[in-house]
Amino acid sequence: MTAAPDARPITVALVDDYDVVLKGLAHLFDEYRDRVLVAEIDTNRAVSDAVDVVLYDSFAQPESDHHEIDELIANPRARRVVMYTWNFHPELVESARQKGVHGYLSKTLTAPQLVAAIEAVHAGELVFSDQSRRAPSAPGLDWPGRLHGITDRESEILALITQGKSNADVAALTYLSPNTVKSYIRSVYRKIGAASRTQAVLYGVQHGFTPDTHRIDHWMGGP
Amino acid sequence: MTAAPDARPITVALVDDYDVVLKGLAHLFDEYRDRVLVAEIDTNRAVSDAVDVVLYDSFAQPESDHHEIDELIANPRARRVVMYTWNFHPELVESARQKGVHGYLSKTLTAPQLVAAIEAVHAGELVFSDQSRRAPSAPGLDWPGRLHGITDRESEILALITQGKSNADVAALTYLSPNTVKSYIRSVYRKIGAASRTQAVLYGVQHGFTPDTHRIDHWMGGP
DNA sequence: GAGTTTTACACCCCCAGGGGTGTGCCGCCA
DNA sequence: TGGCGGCACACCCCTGGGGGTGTAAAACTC
Repeated sequence: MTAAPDARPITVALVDDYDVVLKGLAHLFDEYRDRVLVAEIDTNRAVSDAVDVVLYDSFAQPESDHHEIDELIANPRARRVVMYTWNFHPELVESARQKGVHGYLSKTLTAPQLVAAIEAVHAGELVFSDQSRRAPSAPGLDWPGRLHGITDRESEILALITQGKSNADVAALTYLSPNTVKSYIRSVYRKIGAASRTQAVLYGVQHGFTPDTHRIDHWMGGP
Repeated sequence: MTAAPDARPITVALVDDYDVVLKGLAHLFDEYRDRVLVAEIDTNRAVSDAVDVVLYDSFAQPESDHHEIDELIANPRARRVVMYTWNFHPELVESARQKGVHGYLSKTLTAPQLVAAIEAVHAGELVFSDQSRRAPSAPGLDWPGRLHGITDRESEILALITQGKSNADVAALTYLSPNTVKSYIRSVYRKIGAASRTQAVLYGVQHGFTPDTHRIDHWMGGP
């Protein structure tokens, strides 16, 4: 299990709405290009290449039922679909399982662990990370505002607010309590110097917290 | 007084933060290029050409004391400074007078009236429009959202909100009652389909309600 | 003339949001 | 070990903002 079942690296497409998130994730595979190759990066675009595995990052997804998973499962170019997320709420895990995902992986996995999990999925296994409580994201991952000292969780909250979501919406989407959302809002406001939601949203618009819409083919000379 | 005192057209610079506002204003002079020539259009930029008259449009200015007037008066390249506005609140008129403006003109003036007023200012007169109550803007003027059915007043309110101002701030800046501001907010939300302030701000960001920052020289072949 | 729209404003009601306080757990570091 | 930061959450208090109702005057349209 330490090498791919065949000699060709596994091709993956990375899917999410935030450029910086996907680029950080893509870089996780830099040292594993003999085993896993990033063929495509899609922000808000359908997967266009035929790939072995689609890795779908759930950062700041605006729909809680993840209808985008349905689309990825139905896409003939996506051989295997894997969810990549912090969120292990039982409803979500079960829903994804029933939609037919081949893997449900934690963003806390280190790069080698992630590569191994992708290989297992590619080999036909169903791989569900065990995750009982929130832990730090794997080193190397990225998210909007990270360089400004904004944590990954705060970043997701601010991204959802910048999409126009109310606190109640954000709570429902993240499976957090409304009180928790308020706490995150307070802490991120302090970090960006916002005195109101509008100011926070304007900051978000100007600093990469709005969804992107483009595709990157041939990431670092990939196929 | 129907022709300029000398044979050279009066050169004017137009100053405001909103591109579409200034372009609409510039077009007012299209048929009067023998008398008034637009030499420069500045959004958030200092006047760089030597001009006869600077026409300073007050649309959605974020500071009520108009410190920008001080800068224009002090600018040696601006021979005469004229305020162009809907707002005839006595405090504002008096403040501008004391700062040394050479004219305080209403946006309700028709193009010929405006040209005549500019000529009078150029000739050395102090020209203050008489304006007791709000009337419709002159035909030909423009503002963000006009094509979407948003009135000039609604447009200014939404522009200020999109700058991150609270209702109280907006009321102070526009010399309106907070109740009036709320009424405008309600009506503009209906027109743009916004259910919250954040949604309205996101609309504003995407539809030209944020301040611009550039200069246009040689408007339509001008000097 | 009647109806509509726009400007300007009042008042009632209420909740979404944000200020504050605090708890508990975990991981990390000096 | 103590302190700090992050995640997750509770509760209190209050106001900014937005839903609603209405008035008045002027301009515009059919």
